[in-house]
Amino acid sequence: MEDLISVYDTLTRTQREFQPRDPGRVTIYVCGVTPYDEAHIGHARPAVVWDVIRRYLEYRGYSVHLVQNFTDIDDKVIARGRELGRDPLEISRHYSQRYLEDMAALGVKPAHQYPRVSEHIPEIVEMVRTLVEKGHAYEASGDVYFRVASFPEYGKLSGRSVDELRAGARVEPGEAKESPEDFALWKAARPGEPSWPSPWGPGRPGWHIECSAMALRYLGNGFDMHGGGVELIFPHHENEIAQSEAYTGEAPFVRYWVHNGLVTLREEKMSKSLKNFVTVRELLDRYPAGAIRLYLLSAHYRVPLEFDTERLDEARRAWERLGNALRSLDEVLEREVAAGDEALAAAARLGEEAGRARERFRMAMEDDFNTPQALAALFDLARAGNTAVSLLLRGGPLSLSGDARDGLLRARTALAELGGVLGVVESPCTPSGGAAARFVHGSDQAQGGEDAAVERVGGGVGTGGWDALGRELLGVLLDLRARARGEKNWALADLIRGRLGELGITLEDTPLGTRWRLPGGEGGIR
RNA sequence: GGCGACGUAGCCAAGUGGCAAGGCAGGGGUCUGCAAAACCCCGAUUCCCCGGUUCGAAUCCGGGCGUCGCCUCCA
Repeated sequence: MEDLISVYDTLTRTQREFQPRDPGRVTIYVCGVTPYDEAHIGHARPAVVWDVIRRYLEYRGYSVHLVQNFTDIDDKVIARGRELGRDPLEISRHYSQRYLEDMAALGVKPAHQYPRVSEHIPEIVEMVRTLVEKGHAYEASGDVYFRVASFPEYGKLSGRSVDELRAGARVEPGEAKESPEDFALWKAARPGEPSWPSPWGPGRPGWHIECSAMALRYLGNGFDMHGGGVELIFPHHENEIAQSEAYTGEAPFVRYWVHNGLVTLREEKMSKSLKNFVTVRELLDRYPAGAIRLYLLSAHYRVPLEFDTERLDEARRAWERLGNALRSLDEVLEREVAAGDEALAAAARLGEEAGRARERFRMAMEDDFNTPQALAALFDLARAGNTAVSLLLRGGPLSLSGDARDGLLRARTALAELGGVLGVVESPCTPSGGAAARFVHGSDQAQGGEDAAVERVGGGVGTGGWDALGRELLGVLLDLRARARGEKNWALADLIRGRLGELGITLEDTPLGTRWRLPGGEGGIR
């Protein structure tokens, strides 16, 4: 890996060359969710962004260790539990499970660990105790506060001065802080709230300490990247730095701070409190996962992203375009097409196009994970592939030459592989010979699938009722329609196409046969 | 009020000193029984406005206008 990846680091406010703590290995901690309600697209953005960063690093040969926490005990969870008359931990367990399901449906590869606050109380207590011993924290009537004045570098991440903060800080009634800017590391238990024993009496962790404790526990001091939304820069991440560096006595706690922009709705931040959120489930109901991902990746991760169903619709069309291109390449590769010289030349040239796309993709991703540019490289490759395919299907005296086959294969592999890094292109020929592939090939042909490395991402959307029987029945209808077309019974052929269309199944007649496609992207040709 | 980000074609969005990527939408053409998909052609003499630096700026500097985020729980 001669070429270095560069990453924008919030702390230094510059884009820096990425050098991991340990060569070849990347450690990442991403602030996860507080599971007290359904996940919305505001949660989906960082999940997908980090999934892509992780996949890209893996694609580049790094071994990645990704940790994402669940803040399973805090004010919001407790409030929700009280509202519903249920155990807060039960609430958070439920919603964290839903979150994991939603993210899996979006094609997000699971993190290596999902630590929960409630399962790391001893680490947190130990850390707080040490901070008290070192004079960085103090106890006040069962609460423990971080003494901001003891950490001169406080404010370095968010660019604030303690004086500034003091002006705006609020002091809750009943708090016994030395200084308004001090923040809670440990909160004394209040009646009816979950609590754990500690040297300061029963209580629970403050909001910021858990991430420090768990990140240090799983990744060690000075790990590589810490992620989260920009709204966490202050106070959450600022406080994390203070606690962690005061605790270890060493800087930096984190090598690169990476923050994603927020999803806005009608120019307003989407959030639970504003009640203007759209859940991931609602979205997955209407759009294929790949389309949602493409939408989320259509803007650079640091800029605000406006939620808009029109843009989701656009993303779906764009996503279909990539899938169609891959499918077309596979279709001509799977058959001996007759082709003329011009077409063969175009196909052979695809080898270079694929190489160019790989290079552009790489340069884009190296430049602070510039996914819009990476996508542009994919679209250009798709166009080149489509051009070659359309020329090939025009027919001619020759069959596919070796060069042409090679070019097609390279293009198809690059498209699947790079699209796989972003999770926006699925390979219809899965290595295991998925249902779609089996249907395409029938029982008498071998699987294609040269490029077995690409994982299947997402899918399944809108295909809930799609089973073996459905597939067989579709086959029957397609055969019937083919016969009708052979007899020039256009009325019947169009009826079948129309009715299937109402079910979301698209039919397209091509020189190679009738191509069918489900809303979720699965498809084939018969 | 303080801190920060942004303002590029109808819409979305890259591009941070040298002739403005890509997607969607739209128009014309090819292919098709029709359709769809796909391909080919067409779109910003110009990048919010005004100054300045430079041989040269969307890109740098200054000012203005506008939008958003953080400063309080929030992905």
